[in-house]
Amino acid sequence: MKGERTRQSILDRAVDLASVEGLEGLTIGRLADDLDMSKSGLFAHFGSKEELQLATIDAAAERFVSEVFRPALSAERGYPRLIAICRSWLSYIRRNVFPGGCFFAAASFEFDGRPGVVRDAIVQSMDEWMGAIEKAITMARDEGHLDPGVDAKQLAFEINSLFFGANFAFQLRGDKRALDRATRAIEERIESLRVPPRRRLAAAR
Amino acid sequence: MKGERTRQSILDRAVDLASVEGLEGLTIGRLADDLDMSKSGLFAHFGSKEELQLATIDAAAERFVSEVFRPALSAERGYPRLIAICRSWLSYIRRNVFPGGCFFAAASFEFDGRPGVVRDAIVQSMDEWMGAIEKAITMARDEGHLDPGVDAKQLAFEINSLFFGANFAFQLRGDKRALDRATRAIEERIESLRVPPRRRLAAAR
DNA sequence: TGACAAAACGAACGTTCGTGCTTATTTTTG
DNA sequence: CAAAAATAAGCACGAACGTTCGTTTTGTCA
Repeated sequence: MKGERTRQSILDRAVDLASVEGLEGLTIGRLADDLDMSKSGLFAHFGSKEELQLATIDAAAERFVSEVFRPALSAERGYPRLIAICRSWLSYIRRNVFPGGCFFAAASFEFDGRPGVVRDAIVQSMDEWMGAIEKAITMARDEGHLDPGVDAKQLAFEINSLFFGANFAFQLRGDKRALDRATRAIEERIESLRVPPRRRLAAAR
Repeated sequence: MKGERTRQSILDRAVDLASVEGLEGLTIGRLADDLDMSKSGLFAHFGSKEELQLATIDAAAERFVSEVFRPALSAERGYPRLIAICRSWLSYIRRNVFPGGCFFAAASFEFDGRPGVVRDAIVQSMDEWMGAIEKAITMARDEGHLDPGVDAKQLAFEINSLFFGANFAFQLRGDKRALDRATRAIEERIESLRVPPRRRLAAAR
């Protein structure tokens, strides 16, 4: 019981640290110092640095889901939810949910060149996220909110790219307007594929 | 004389290594081993790890300019050059000019959370590159090839975002189609802002 | 060719890395 | 409240880190 609480507080800190220093720059000694505990005591919770990294990715994913994805799910399916997801993501950067910017963008660029289970875990997280965007797009299409010919993978790619671009400019350059630029680009792009609501009530199906 | 040649070969290797392992993961011992030389001999060329990192960034910038930017400058100014820059960038990813993908994307995401001269050097490189894209856009606008109301900063932001998105999908996921997706998104976007050539000869001014 | 400078080397510095093993201290439970 | 189990600490390890040193090899040019 106690162990679980400690483990969680370790991971909370590990996520913050890794978002700044990277998953490889995340160091057991540094983490232990930050938490006023011994290296060995902390180490025992994970058994290896790799396990710590994997657990850190999981913890980051949980934070991401509860801060970004789940809130957007309360918007009604279709176009509103798609827009809600995009706005939620940009607000996640503005709110500095991770002190070093988007954890998964950083992790993706850090591990995109080296094989191993850590990279695999990052790939899986990103796949799930991209899949969620795609699903929101196809739902919007199936609801009749978007052009039926819309290419979901393509649009998801474009939206995700603009997320990364926003994170880059905001985090590296401190450019707050980048978030507005991304918002504008995304919403104009989605608008260009939109089928406007016919009447107030008569939606498709 | 000899020293300069050695230094260059060190930096060539350092750039490749850093594009995979990151600028912080770039290690003097590893680099020396790779080049069959001693740590101390290599170290003497730079005096500190930070200087090595800065020199590595410079070397990467040189490679980038000669592989990506300079070739595109042979296209005539305006719309053709803008398109040439975009195609050149995507080809740079396809050709694996850096073995770990775009050096500057990786460096940007690695250092976007920590202050210091290394980060400053990365910011400057990215500023120059983004400035070059913007300049190509304003030239295309001034030549009458693009809508006179085009927002150059906005469009440069969007193009750069799609570059990053392409690098991400290609490098982390091995998705070759991502380059096609980026090409399509960029060219359709630019096309949407294009003023078609009136006649074969009668360009603006 | 001989003298001097430049370049590379090998060994060692103190630190920090990840990782074991053993002991002490909590926390949970009968 | 004592016994059992879980958790944290202490200590030590080998390896790698960036860095410094004195020495040796290599290159350049009068």
